[in-house]
Amino acid sequence: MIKQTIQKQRIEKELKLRKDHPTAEMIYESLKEDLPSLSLATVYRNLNGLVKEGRALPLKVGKENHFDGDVSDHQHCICKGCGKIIDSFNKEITEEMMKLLKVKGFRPTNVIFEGHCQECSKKQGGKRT
Amino acid sequence: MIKQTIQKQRIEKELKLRKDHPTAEMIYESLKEDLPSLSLATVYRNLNGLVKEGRALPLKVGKENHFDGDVSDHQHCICKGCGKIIDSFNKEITEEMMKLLKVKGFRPTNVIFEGHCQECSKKQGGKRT
DNA sequence: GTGTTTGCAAACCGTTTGCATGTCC
DNA sequence: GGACATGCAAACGGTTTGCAAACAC
Repeated sequence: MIKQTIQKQRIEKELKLRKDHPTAEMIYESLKEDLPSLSLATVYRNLNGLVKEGRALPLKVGKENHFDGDVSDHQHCICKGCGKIIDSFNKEITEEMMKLLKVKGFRPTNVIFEGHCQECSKKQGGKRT
Repeated sequence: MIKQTIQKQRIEKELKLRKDHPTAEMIYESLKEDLPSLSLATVYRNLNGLVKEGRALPLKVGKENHFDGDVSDHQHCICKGCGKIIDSFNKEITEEMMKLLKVKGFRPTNVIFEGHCQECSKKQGGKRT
């Protein structure tokens, strides 16, 4: 049986409020002032729990794991230069992707675009150095 | 000035030959019998070098980093259940996605589909438990 | 010969885990 | 009261790094 705790509630609330796809560390830092006894391990455990329940989405960027509290249908653009995660809300993409992707038996649930954001594109003039 | 070494050559050759998107560890294990003195650190250094030169593509799956020696235009399907990486060669997808994706200034270079492979879909009957 | 690369081992860093304590129902 | 969650610190696992020795050019 799953029990409600202040930690659990605040962690989920913080994740849903933020739109910056935070890491466990970021959530921990935000909540620490209100919940000084909070442990980073608790943040990890709860975020992993939310993912397991389908109430959060993990996003690997570099060696860090970010989380998205919005599990509605949308896409993510991840910048290879700076690691920034940008949301894209475009149902057409999901529809097209389902239509075009023909990998035997594979059921896609979300799409990720890797590339370079505006700032990083400028920096390197578009080339991959 | 970049120098040629047996290690460098064999690592790149191994990566290009394999179609299973190996990790550094996997490449290390394959080459160790021929190059007994090979160090895992050397494999990492060279794979990272290839990525930097644009001659290999990194693919994060779970906590492991896989590498693709094929940097031509294609997509990857990653199974959230078992971590399997499946290639998809479909230029239409790239074209459509580029057309549909409208994120200010973002230049996509590759597309990743997350989801469940045939076997994992069966196991869980399609639901996310 | 000189500057790059290797091998080794230690350091790193994000994440997970074991365990005693505390808390929710 | 009993199961579950938390906090702490230690363990973990993949990756990176510092350094001396080996090697390519």
